[in-house]
Amino acid sequence: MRTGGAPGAVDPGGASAQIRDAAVVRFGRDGFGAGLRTIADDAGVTAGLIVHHFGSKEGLRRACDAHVLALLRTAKEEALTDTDTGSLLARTAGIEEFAPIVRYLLRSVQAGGELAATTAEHMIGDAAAYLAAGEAAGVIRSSRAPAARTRFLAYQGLGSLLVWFTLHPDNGDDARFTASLREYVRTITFPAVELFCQGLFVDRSMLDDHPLHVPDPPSDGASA
Amino acid sequence: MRTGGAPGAVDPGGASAQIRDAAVVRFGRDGFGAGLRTIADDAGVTAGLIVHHFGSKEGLRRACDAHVLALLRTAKEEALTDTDTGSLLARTAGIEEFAPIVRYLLRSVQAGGELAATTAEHMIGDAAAYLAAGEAAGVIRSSRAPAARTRFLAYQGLGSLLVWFTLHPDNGDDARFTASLREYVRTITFPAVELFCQGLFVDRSMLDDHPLHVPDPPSDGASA
DNA sequence: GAGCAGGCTAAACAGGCGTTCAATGCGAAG
DNA sequence: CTTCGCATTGAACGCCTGTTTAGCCTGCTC
Repeated sequence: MRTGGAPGAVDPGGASAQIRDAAVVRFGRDGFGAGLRTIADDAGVTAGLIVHHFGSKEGLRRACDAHVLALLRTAKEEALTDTDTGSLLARTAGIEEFAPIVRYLLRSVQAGGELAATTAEHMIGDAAAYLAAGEAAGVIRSSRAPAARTRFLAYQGLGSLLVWFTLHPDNGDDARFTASLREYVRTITFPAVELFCQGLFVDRSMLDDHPLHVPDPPSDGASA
Repeated sequence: MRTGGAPGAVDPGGASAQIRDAAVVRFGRDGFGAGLRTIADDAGVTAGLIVHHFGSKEGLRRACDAHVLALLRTAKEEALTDTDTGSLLARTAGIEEFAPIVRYLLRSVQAGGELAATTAEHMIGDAAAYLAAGEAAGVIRSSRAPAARTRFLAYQGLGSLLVWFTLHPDNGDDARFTASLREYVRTITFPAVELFCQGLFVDRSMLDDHPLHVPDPPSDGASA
């Protein structure tokens, strides 16, 4: 086997990164209940080595979270002026290489925890930026509660995607996942556009009569 | 104890129903990874008895699914003319007694599986009825793809609720859960009303220019 | 060449899991 | 009273989990 030096083989980051990548893929595919030995087999190593490198399974997951978050931050600048949250993720996963990351993120949101909250805050922040930009450009209506609207849209988009993948467990390879993701986008695009263009209710009385006791809280979405 | 003639019959007060109820509560609270011994302790029995009555853990879960589904069907007639999916669930959980059922349903959707698909189909069916009724009453706009819109709205409402509870794990008693549910409804009500009344985009060009190659598929939402 | 450090492995360990089994207790029937 | 049937128990089993431990084996350093 190759050792820790710097051999000429394709070894980006060494076995540690290899384990981490395998863990991201396996966690994304099977959820965080996946066993260390399974991940070890995927990475071509043993379970003991994982603990040797990451201290524990939780340490491995922290490393995966940090790695995915770093990738997310790196790929953030590729984000375009898109209004829909699901489409944003879909675009990110358009690059087939990023499918495991999106899969891992969905698993993370599904399982809750710190990365889930961070991811949600990320998406809410992005959505806020997009909405503000669209509002400034005159293509998006103003809101009487912008922050609440932003959080609402982000929750809806992320949750809808999550339900889709929970109900369509095409737990195959990444190509299947990407195809399902595209199918999802194709399915929701028209209803989303229709809803965003013409709303759902015929008249505005329900909105105009609303007391709006929602104080449009600050962007902290964690505490109840 | 009573020795029932029919072993599988619903026997209010019997140990079988007691185990099932405890399992619904525990599964809803901790997820389906909860151990048999934990459920047994909750029900005041032993793990062996659970297997004796339900055959296996999967059998117990099937019994829970069937029970929850029966309760859902029973409580369906209480549904009112509400447009929002989340509010529907919230109204159902308004009765404190129904909080464990809603919790179990959310866990079920989170975990996927048959009950999740059935629940989703239920909600889609209900949403379709509400939308059609509202459309007939002239308060809801017509859609160029009604079935797609229905499924879209159901996915959004259900997913948003799911993300809320994943990110706000107030895993305390049922009172906490109910309070969090009310908080959720309070939070999303205004943005939902605003979106449903005035949409999101300023002009309709994005909708009018849409080719609409979505063939508005039949109400089967399970297969990809 | 000798010695050391560390990546890496295989085996063992402790604990939890679902499940099985023999035995107990109690109520009903003969 | 005896006997049977069934709900119920507590202990045991086998499996899988994350983790620990001891040792090998390789490459670097002197």
